[in-house]
Amino acid sequence: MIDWHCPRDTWGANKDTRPMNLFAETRTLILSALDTMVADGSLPEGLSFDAITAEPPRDAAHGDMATNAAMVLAKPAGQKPRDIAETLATRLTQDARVISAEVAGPGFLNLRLAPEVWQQIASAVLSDGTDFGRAALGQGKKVNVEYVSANPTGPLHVGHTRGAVFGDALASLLDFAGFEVTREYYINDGGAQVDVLARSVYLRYLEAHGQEVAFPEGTYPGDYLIAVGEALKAKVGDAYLDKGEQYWLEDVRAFSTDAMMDLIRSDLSALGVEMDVFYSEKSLYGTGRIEAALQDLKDKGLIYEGVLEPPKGKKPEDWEPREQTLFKSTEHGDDVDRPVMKSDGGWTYFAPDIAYHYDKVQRGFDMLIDVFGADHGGYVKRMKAAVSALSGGSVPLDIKLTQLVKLFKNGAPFKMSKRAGTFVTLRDVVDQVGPDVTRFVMLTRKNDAMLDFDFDKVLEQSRENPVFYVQYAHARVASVVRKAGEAGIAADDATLRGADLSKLDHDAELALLRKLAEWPRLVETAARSNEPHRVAFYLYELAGEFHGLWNRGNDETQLRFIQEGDAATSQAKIALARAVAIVIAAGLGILGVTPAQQMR
RNA sequence: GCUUUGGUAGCUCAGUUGGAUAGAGUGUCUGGCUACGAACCAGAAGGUCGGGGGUUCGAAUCCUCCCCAGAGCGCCA
Repeated sequence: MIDWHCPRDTWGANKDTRPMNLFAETRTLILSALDTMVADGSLPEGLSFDAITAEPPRDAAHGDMATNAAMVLAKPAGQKPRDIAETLATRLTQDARVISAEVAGPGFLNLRLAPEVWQQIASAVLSDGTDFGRAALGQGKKVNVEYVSANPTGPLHVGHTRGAVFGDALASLLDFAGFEVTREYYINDGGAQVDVLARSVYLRYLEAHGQEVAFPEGTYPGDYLIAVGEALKAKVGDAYLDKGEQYWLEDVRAFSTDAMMDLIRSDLSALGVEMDVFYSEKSLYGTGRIEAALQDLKDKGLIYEGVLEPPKGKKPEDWEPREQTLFKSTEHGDDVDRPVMKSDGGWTYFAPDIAYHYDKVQRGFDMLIDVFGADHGGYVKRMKAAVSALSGGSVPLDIKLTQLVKLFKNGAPFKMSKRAGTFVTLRDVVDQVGPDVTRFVMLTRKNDAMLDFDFDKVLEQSRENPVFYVQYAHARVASVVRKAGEAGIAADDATLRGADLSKLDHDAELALLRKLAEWPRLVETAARSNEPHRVAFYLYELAGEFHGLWNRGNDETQLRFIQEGDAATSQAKIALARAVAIVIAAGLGILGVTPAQQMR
């Protein structure tokens, strides 16, 4: 577990900067009030304040902020929760920014904050721009996010797409939260599958020379290799014709994997994903790096020769007890020990993976994240065990699994099949719906829940489609700014920064400001749990608040953003609208989606 | 059999890491455009949070045992 300290600065000590995270600051205010209560004896010493929270109450009618302090402290302090709450309430109301503090329910303390506190949010957003909400949570710690890592044997398909979008958004989120992020792709170019690739390309090469070829079981018959076969012909001519594998396999393998990685890179690029590092599995072989990683484990007494028990209940028919070199992963939380060497003396696939993660640890990352498809779920425990052992428990590894994507067309499920030609690639999806829609939709579900992707619904323009709904809100703000210009009201951000925000005193406007104030807090909770989908849901809610306020302008003209003949009021209201657009742009930026200036 | 991820409104899903009367969209019902997009908004109805037990001031959330579904389970990566 990582120790996530929040710097304990106080409201007073934070005067130089505008309030960034109101919830954190309110909590700090509460804690310092509690400190004074300890100092004057109304609370005993030595209490832990860790469990005390300051959160928006679920029901807005309860107030702006709620704290559970009194209930958390009641038992250890040996006092009644409501008594503690009453005392705390009188302390807190001494601060000018706290208008009222009411005790409710079993001991909740509901605070109401002065309108200025909320109005400042808009001003902070306008000053900081899309950096508003950037958090110090990461404290510059180095984190490595590994994702996609598809075998270099073909184009990326929909399953990879979800992993790519998720990993990329997660990386951006962590960056926004103050981590130093490395985006990394592990190329599985060391195993038998790249030999299969090479043989398949060789067949296409023969075909390019006019030969009739058949693709036997265990080769890749996909059309995408035709061009690679031709490129090989262009490169080597007829040099490999009528030659045995020993003459060409190595070269063709390297040539083919390079070609596949070019393909994959361009697929990723179409989605807007740019990796920092492509790490080759092959580079681990013959360089002593696998041996070094395993030696490290051996030095820790975690490598031994042994025989595994067959899995209970589902015994493979050809099961034979075998002595293998095993990693004692059970000492680090796994269920059974795992083989690192095959009985024929070759490495299992696990061995280079250990070496790869050993390398990540040695590169000095403070934290590792792997994004796997759900079909690799069985791999989680052993990988965590390996990193735990290799780093002596000092480097946490979080593994996020992305569940399957179920495809729909016209509301009907749509099966992928290579043979039937309905194999859906990343490129197919991006070409049909665009990278922005693809990315947003892929993030409208938790990573560990299955995702329905309907080619028709994602392009629909309605509230049912969150992509559209959020973009629409952003476009509406752009529209307001345009219209303001036409009405002769200056509405550039620099002017808006000087607007008199005290004019934003309507409940509906304050409600929107409150929603904006949640953004920094949301960034932190999303980053803490490595869950970028929270950003997508927040943006949807923020857009909903905005559309609501907009429509109230139909009946209540004083809520319209542009007030004819009143530049000062208009500017205050447009400042609010711009703040919404900025936060939407920042959120979409994390998701890798371009904000729309107008709807088509 | 074991591991792992899910099970929340008719349907599709959130749920701020243990907080107050569990929320959205969609569907059903009702209402709203003489403003920059009604491509929108407001309201109503709809729940044994898969089931039982436990932990405590307090549980959809934590522990435990069951039920159902997906993914995986030594020499493929």
